[in-house]
Amino acid sequence: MQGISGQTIKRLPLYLTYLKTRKTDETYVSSTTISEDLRLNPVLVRKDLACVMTGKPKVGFLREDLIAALEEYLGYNRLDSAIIVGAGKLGRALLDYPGFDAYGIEVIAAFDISGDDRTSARPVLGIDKLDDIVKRMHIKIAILTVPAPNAQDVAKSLEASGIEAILNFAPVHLSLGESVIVKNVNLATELAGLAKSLAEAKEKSNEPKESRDH
Amino acid sequence: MQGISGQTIKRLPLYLTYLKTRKTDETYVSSTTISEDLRLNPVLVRKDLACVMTGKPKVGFLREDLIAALEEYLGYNRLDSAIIVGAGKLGRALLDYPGFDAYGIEVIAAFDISGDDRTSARPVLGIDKLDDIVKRMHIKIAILTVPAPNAQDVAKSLEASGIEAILNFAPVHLSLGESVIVKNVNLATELAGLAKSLAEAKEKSNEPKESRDH
DNA sequence: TTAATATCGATAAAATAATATCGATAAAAT
DNA sequence: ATTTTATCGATATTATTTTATCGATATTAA
Repeated sequence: MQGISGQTIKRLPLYLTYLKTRKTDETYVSSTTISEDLRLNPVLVRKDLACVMTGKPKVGFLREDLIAALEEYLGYNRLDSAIIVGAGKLGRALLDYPGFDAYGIEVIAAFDISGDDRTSARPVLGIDKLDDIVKRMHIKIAILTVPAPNAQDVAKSLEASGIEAILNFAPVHLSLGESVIVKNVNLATELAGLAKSLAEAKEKSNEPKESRDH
Repeated sequence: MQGISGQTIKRLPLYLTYLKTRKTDETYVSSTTISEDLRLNPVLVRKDLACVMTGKPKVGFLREDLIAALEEYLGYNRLDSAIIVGAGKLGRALLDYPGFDAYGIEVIAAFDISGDDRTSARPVLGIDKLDDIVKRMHIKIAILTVPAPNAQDVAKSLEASGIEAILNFAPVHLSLGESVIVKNVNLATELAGLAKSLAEAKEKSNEPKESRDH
């Protein structure tokens, strides 16, 4: 009903990081500027931003307001708690990853079969404490960084404990109930996809006879 | 010209991991089975798979061949070398990440201003050695895990050294030449997006009066 | 050998997303 | 004050993606 396309939602964080990292004193940004820097269609940018706030003709969008509106819309102001399950190298890296805080996600702790370890800023706890903590603190979001062979079983137990959304780093397909939202992040395929794009780009430049790109 | 949609390409790794992790002795898989397990439209699955190989009516797709074809298509058999730039927690985690090997990406080494460190299986080298190694080994792919404030400058120097594709973990927009392929991975926004999806799903279930979903 | 069934593949239709165009508005310049 | 210019917003067009439908094919069983 609110009719915001998934594609648009995917681009909104892009605008946000762009606006945030762009060091400038200008109070206004125009959609055309953004589109040029991000190499997107200007109308597309305008249409996306129109979902979030309205700009002023001739001047553009008030930069600070736009950032605030994007953060508001994306729900970054809401403070969510999350846990990490699996304290291997990746899990521990994410446990100390500073970026989550900035987007309003508070990572409480990591859990691992190896048991307690409080040498880091945030604790690593034994997996046996997970169920209790998740229920007591009403945590709904989990980051899953266990080895692939264990992922399905662990995910099932997370579901049983009341977790409703899982960011899954294990390269397996999780079979869970319909109500659980699963978002897969496969670092290997991201990289492999990049390698493929590169290979394709090279092919194209090597065989320009085939290209009739008009 | 080869007209494979971007959406399809995004789904192919999904099929691959599904086929790989699905423990079964069956030699054949049907597109309908896949679509049910992955909760996709069966025709969509069939159409996607048709880009890669052809199945047999009545029996389905030969499982091993399908895996091989997907890997072949996605270029996982080609062995690419990559480097990691920025050996913080995330960079080191990725350096030892076992998943890349499986997809035909060989991570040679990580580079960091902190200098050499060979305590891990793969070396962390001083950033001063980067240019030489990239040029000597003709490395084209870099994984960028430096802090956000340094990302743009480092990326520029990578471009100068001959890197042609960057998997960027820094939450900033990189401004580089057109020929450099940049793929952004923002772990924080992935998680934030998940949190938002969860919030939306709850809203929907709380206010069913608004829903006229048919 | 023939009929029934499950599955593929191709074509068509519907839904969704991206782009182009045009008029309106407000700031700046003459 | 009027013209010019840059930008937004809305509508319309085009392209892409997803879904539905139909016929063909091979396997199984009678």
